[in-house]
Amino acid sequence: MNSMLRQRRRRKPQKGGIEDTVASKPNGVPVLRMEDVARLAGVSVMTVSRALRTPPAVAASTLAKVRAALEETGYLPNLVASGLASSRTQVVAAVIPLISQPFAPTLQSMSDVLRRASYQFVLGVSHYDPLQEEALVRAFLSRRVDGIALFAGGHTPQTIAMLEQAAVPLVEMWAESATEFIVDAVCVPQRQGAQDVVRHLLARGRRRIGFIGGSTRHNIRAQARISGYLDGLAEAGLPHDPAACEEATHFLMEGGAAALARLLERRPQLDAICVASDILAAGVVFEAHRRGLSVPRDLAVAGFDDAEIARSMYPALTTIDMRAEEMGTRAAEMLLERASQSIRVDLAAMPSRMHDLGYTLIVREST
Amino acid sequence: MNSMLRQRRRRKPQKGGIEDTVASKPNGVPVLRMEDVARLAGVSVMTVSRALRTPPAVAASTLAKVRAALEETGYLPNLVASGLASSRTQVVAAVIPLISQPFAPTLQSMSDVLRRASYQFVLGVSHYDPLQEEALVRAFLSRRVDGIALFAGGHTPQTIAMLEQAAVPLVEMWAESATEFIVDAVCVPQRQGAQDVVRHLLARGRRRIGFIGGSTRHNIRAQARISGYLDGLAEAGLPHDPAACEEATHFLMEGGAAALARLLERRPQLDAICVASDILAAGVVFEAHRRGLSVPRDLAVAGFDDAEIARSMYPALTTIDMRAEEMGTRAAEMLLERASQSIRVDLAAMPSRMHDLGYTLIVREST
DNA sequence: CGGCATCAGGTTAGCGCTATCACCAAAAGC
DNA sequence: GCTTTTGGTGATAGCGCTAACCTGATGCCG
Repeated sequence: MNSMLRQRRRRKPQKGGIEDTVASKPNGVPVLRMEDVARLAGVSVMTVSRALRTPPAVAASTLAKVRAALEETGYLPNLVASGLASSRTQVVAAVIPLISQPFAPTLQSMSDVLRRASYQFVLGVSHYDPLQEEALVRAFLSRRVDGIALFAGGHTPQTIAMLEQAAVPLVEMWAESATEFIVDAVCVPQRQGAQDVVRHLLARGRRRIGFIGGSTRHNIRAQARISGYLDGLAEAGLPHDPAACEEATHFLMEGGAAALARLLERRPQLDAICVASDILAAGVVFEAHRRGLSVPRDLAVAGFDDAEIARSMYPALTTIDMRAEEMGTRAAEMLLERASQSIRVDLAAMPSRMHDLGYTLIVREST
Repeated sequence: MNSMLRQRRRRKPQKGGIEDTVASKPNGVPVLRMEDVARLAGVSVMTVSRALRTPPAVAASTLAKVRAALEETGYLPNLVASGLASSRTQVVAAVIPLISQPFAPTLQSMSDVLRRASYQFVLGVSHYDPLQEEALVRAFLSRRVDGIALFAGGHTPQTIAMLEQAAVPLVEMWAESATEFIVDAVCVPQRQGAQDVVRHLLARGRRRIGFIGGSTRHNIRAQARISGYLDGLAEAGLPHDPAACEEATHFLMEGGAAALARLLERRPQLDAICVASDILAAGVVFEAHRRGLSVPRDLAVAGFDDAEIARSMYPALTTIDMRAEEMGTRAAEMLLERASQSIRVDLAAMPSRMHDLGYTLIVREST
């Protein structure tokens, strides 16, 4: 019964061609169309389309017929065509700087929320490079995604211009302050969080507290965290020693380890390190052990993000829980809200929103 | 000069409607079309389309005019429409079981190769759940991706049926043996690798060697690795003690830690553990430290994958380098080869290929 | 029993591109 | 000098689906 479905015309010859109705593969493989399902179910194409909607918009008896035909043919709707016709692709994209730990729970919860709303979630990785981010944003806009979540800081002017012109629902994650072009933002008071870490270290009797962060040039998050560290020192009346701060070259454990090595060369007397990410902090702890320093006895180490490794490693890391999951949930909800409205309502009509999630200091063994 | 571009008709009224040619937003935001660029450049739409190809297929003088108009308008081609018209989306999808370490380098190299061929690379995460994998494959096929890379084992019959019917270029990563429906596969002799790990531990004088792996039910890779472990024991004439083997409930460090705890409860005398992944192995090492065991003095630990944490942690992990990067490169190349041919050549015409990459045992501090 | 909602489903006309062919010069061959 | 090749460009017809409209059948009221 499959062969009768394959009846399909090729592109109609422009002038005086012979009508060929032979069932064959013009090129590549014949893929079923809605028309094939409709013929089998004895209804029109439009009815199949309506039956495929959520919720189905046809009578129960019709729905049953269509479902049967769907099953029998194994039809997969062509969402490319659907996207063109409806100008909604049902895809939301995220641009992340790196495939790794701290983003996983956020992405997971975003994906869950979006799937429930029958949106698909796709990822692009920018490697903290604003030009790669620009290329990704361009690609996603060209594919007419219904929303974009930006995880990294550091957008090029071109990126911003494209996003403005496209007026796509947009949410910036880990925003420190709302940039004007950003439509929505989910943020956490990172600066304050870093300050709390310093307070905690001070309360534990540490006075020679160093800092290891990412590059402040491209990374807004890194800037906020070092500012919080400085706030904490200032509050206690301690002087800021630039030589007690170090930038990791990349956001991997090795980067943290290397940064600690450089730092200790200059300031061997440090008794605590405030680190801008758990991954880096893990590297710092490993490097400390490698040098025969005990953590936390000789050196207290605190991280940031509450990534999986923070709970799992030994000693477990003191860190700041940034509400990673909740952040993903909220971001997805904000995107969906805009995506569902953007058909009729001008985006500018809904003002920018900034959603602050708070944070929690989690004290563990490393301090 | 922008206002003159906005001239755009809405869906033509079916009967007796007033022709409105007012520049306005019918719904949502007006997005530029190729026609707008063409008008500005004083050429036809088709010429713009040709100028946008790589390489451009128009005369140099025309190309310059089109480029100027492109620049002036900030036009972003609609790849949804392009995909429908050409039946090629220029997208390759990967289904990964988990956002984490061991896959990152492979994904990175795949993405690089694909980008160079001007394909986009998108990710879906299945969480080791065959049903989620099925849903992802269905979604990707519905979006008519030009190729799929499958990272996890455990495909449902429906998944296989869909992939067969769609006849999309496909590559299975970390395949242990070619399943018949798989078009191409990139594999590493994991079983042999695991056996080599056991040989190494035996050479170090260990005799009471335990094993910690993932669930063998859904994960083909896990099965191969435990088989290699058993081969190694058998080769040395050592008995297989089922109580010295444990399955981690999930592929995170916590899973490894918990598995070691269970294992030591039954067999406290173990002097070495062969672990099926570096992430799990890191958890095992942390748990050993937590229990006051020194690694490697009291307990030698070997991992698998050569993930970043294996080099960075202290003690650094002995592991098997699975050629993660090369695997991604080869997989992408195989996909591209099929994708470029699938237009005219029947997929069945090009036989299944299996590309074996080998492996290397990397001995570090943990053994 | 006519009139007017209401609803299910069909009909039509695109969505914004690209494949394909038609066409027209200019270059090349006999 | 005329046909053949080119190489560049334009006109046209879809790709497979959905929005918007339209029809026809039903129900319900006065």
